[in-house]
Amino acid sequence: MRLRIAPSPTGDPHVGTAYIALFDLGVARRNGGRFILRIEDTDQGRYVENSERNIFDSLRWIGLEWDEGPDVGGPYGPYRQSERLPRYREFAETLVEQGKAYRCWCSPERLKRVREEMQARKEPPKYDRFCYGKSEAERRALGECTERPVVRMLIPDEGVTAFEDLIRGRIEFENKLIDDQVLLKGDGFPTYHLAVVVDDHEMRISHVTRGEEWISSTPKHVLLYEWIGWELPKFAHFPLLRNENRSKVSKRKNPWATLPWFRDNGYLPEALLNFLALLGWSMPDGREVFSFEEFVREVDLERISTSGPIFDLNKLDWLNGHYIRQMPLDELAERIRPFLERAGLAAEDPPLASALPLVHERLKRLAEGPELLGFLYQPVGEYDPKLLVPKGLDAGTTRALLDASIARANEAPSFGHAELEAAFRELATERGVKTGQLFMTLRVACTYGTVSPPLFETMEVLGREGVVTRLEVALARVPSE
RNA sequence: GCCCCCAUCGUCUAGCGGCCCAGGACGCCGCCCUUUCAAGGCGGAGAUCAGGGGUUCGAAUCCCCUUGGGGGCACCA
Repeated sequence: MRLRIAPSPTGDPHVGTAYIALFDLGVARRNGGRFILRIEDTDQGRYVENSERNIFDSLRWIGLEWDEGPDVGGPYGPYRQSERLPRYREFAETLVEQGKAYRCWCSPERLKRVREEMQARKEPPKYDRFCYGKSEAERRALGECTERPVVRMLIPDEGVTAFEDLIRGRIEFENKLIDDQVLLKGDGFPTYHLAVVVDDHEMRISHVTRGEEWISSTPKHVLLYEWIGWELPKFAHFPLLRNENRSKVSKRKNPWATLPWFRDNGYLPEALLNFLALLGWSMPDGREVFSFEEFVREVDLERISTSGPIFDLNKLDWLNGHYIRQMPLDELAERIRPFLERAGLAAEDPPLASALPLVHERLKRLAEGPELLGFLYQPVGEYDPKLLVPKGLDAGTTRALLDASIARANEAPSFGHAELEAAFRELATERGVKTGQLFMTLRVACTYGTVSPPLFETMEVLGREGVVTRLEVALARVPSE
């Protein structure tokens, strides 16, 4: 089996590319096949600088490594369509000679006009074959021409073209509804339809996987295979990933439509892959958390469902948190360090090894690191002083508590969390306040907020000096009534 | 407008004729644990299986229609 993913370098890599590539790789691995990356750069107008690089980086980041591709080579290269131009021209030429295709000199203006006329007549908008059967000279005499002709398929007027889709079963189209598709553009580049057929065949692709949006052009491809006498590959049209409003995901509307977004926001590749595998597919035994290796053992294109799933970031967050909780701390330290550094947090004092246990099970995304750990690295922080005064107590009492707390912190023989907790519980009892009241004051003073990791573990990490400094700042800040 | 695809809890899904007055997961709501927040444990609400016709002893599962949603109709992929 040979499966391929064939993105276009027209911008940031799309999440849908990873979605289909995941199944490509999975199916290839399960069957001892190969996974190929091909770059479809036949649209010179939409080419975006660096996007090929970004595609490589994103796919590698998420862990979908290809066996053959532009940068790693392989027996059926080149793997970039712009480097395969002669093949497409030759193929198109052969079709013209055989009468399966013909040249067309119509200007864009004329094509547009014809389409609009047909629309107005409630007919399917198709090319009217004005150029068919005419020599260049004959055609030019009629006007409305362009310099460089294109090559169009001569679609049969009768019959139906059908194909078997692995995911959806048989799909058929009436030939008379199919437009005479352009195969070769005026600039000599092939259209997608020509290039995909030639390349899939020459690269020995056994399973053509792609989004549902391609279903309606598949009959054109089938015709091409038949005309040239090539064996038909198997087709699998995946459901389209949707926005909350059920339209297909677009980079314009959703930041998460783009792969780098997940990396930048602290999602783990393994979690994203696991999540993607759950869209339109499920383990036979219903497991929802599984590794890529487990996925490979069970993946099957025929188990993919047909309706387009809405991308639920909520569930991704849960899965991501789950993977983070599962991760050894030293590994988490390495993975989260870049996020902290980018936020200007040194992550040296206290060392991550002692800080991370505080937030390990509270972290859903690595990018939350700076927000959750920031207070540890800033001796003085911003917060509303009113938060220091617990419910039911007044400012004077709070000041006294803080003052006594500073003394306790200074006197504590050791700074272990158990001893600290004992000491402060004792203080609360002595002063006749609820532990929760004292602890909240200390929490705000030490962590700059009412939500934090466990207080005494946090104090232990902060160390005596860190705690005393914070308590002194707090004491000075308590509102004057 | 024409063609194609699709339709089970808010969301992702299980189900491929009887085990289903529909199971799991996320989310949500309680309770427990608890110094806050999480995590974890337990429990709960939540789907007349889009609607209507068939087929069948029996349908979420098969067929048809309707409705709804999506996609495609470029010298873009």
